[in-house]
Amino acid sequence: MRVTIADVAREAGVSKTTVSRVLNTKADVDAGTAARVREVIDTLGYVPSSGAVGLARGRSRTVAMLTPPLTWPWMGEVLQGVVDTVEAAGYGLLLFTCNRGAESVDHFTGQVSARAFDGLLVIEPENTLDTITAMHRRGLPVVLIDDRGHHPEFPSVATTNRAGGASAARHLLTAGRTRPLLVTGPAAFGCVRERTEGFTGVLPTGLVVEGEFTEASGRHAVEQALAAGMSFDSVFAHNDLIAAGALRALRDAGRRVPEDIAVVGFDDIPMARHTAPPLTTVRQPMRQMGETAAGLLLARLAGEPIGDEPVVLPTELVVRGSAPGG
Amino acid sequence: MRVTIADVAREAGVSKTTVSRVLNTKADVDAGTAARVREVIDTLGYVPSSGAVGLARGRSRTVAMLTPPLTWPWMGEVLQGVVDTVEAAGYGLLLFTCNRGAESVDHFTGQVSARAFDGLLVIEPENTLDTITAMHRRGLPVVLIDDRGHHPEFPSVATTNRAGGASAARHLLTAGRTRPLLVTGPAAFGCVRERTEGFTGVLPTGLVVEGEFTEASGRHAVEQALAAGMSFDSVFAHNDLIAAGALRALRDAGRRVPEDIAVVGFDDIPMARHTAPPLTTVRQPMRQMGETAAGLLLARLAGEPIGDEPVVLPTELVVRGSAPGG
DNA sequence: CTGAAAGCGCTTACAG
DNA sequence: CTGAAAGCGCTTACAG
Repeated sequence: MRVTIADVAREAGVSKTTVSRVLNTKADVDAGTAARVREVIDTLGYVPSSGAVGLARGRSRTVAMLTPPLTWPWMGEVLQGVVDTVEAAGYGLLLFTCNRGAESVDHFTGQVSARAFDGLLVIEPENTLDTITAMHRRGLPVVLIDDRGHHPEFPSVATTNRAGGASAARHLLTAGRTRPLLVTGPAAFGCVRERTEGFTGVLPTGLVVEGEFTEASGRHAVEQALAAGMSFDSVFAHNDLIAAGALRALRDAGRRVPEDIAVVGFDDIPMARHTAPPLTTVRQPMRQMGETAAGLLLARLAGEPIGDEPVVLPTELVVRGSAPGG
Repeated sequence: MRVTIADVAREAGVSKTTVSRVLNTKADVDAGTAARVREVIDTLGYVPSSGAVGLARGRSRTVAMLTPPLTWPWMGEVLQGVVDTVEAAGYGLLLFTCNRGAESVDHFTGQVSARAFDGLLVIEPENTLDTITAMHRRGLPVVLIDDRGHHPEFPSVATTNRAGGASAARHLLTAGRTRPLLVTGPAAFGCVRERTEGFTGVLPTGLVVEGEFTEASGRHAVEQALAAGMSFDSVFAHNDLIAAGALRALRDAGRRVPEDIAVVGFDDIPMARHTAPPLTTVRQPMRQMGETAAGLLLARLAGEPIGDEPVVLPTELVVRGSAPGG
């Protein structure tokens, strides 16, 4: 039915070995022979079976990615960066989310053991970092994409959380704001500590509320702060969802943004340009993080030595209506 | 190095055939023998090589998905639905976007010919529908997820665009709106015609502007309509991005939403609950579309006969502040 | 420059 | 109930 290397060999009057040599452009093949083989390959429309090649070579030319829920607002950018890079290298990308508890973790580890892929890209594996580390120790190439401030023993890509926090503070300071309210993510995350330190290093404040990375959390935090009679002229939110919640709470309370209170977020998710007013935020280069991580993994698979030092990408302040320039 | 079926066979004192039988739970294996083999499998931590199994069986237990840019606002939901379903069936999911022009299309078709996967899920393959159709004719199982109103010759999953448009119209009518402005997507799309027909069947209007599925397009359309002095008391946008642009244009023009003008969108993307005011919209069950399409493909791969009739999932009106109940 | 043969790690008739 | 052997479609020493 389907055309195999044997068909090509027969048709071209050579051995399978020679066809294989042509396929993999090894030296030491007569130019005429090679041309003839290539012609047969074309007319027959022959494409080597990836399964058979993988078995014979012991590598699948496929990498896997393990992600948090794909509905997170910045996942699309990261994923696109990864897919583009992986595709361009001629690799396939296998996607796992482990979204369904223990059963799906088993499915995933099974695929690892089954050698279904050559390397692994991981994004914020909240509960599986130990498992991943163990896999890495057993020889699976792994690269982590992380905005949570983990510090694994394998290569990773991160952003300048501290500098990002500082840039938000400088921006507010320049605009004349001196009494900021901080609404952070969970204190357990390294990125939360870094963003806070970067910010307070420039613009110290006693008004710090620990929240979660959700819109509801941001709304709640600001409602509470207002109810408690706290006096603040700006909000620095640890991500854009928190900031969106803050915007909503302020609007509901009749505070004007940015006249009464300026708001700065973190991430620059697609929604940030559609809030009212559009959100000033510290941009994380999500697509570039995906590209960089995929590039590292592919380099590692190609045998190039890559260090274990995290690659740190710069954040960038994006100024919009919620906190205009000073 | 890695443990193979031969290691298990040797250790258990049986043939590879018997180990294979146990692995695939065929009948006709002595209970005691089976138990012993299973024990050896456990202690050795043996997992069959997916590549070798695939080669021997001629199927890879992997499906592929070909998607538009992953940054589209509803891709996360669809993808999550697909991944969950595919993982639960013990299949792997290979992701392709063909985002980089001809080269990436070649990469993709190469993987098809290489039999890297058993079946294909496609989402809105704007320029590749012919290619996909040809692949389907040559025997590749394909299922389409579509909100653009294509009508392929293979199974597909769609939503009730016409009923969705009608529900938007009924909602506005009940709220006392009689002069709606329609901002549609490109007229070439089947879904655009259906949404328009559904809407105007209930609430006829002469104010129809053809746009694109973007925020900028929605903003522009409403700005033009206002500048032209059109008089309307509501906007029905063909997707939520258009609606978000309309909200912005109305706000910038000093029109109050919903008091002066009510706005209804389509899709219910995550952003819809964060606009100001939050968007009333016709919800498409994106995750369920992903689950359904994946389920169809898996059923087909399992040998169950599935018809070529499109599976049509119901839309649902979600009422929020931009167009409250009447 | 080229080919016969073994091997990658499984499954599947076939025979007993 | 069980095993020897062939086969899936490639690659890779090895020999010439």
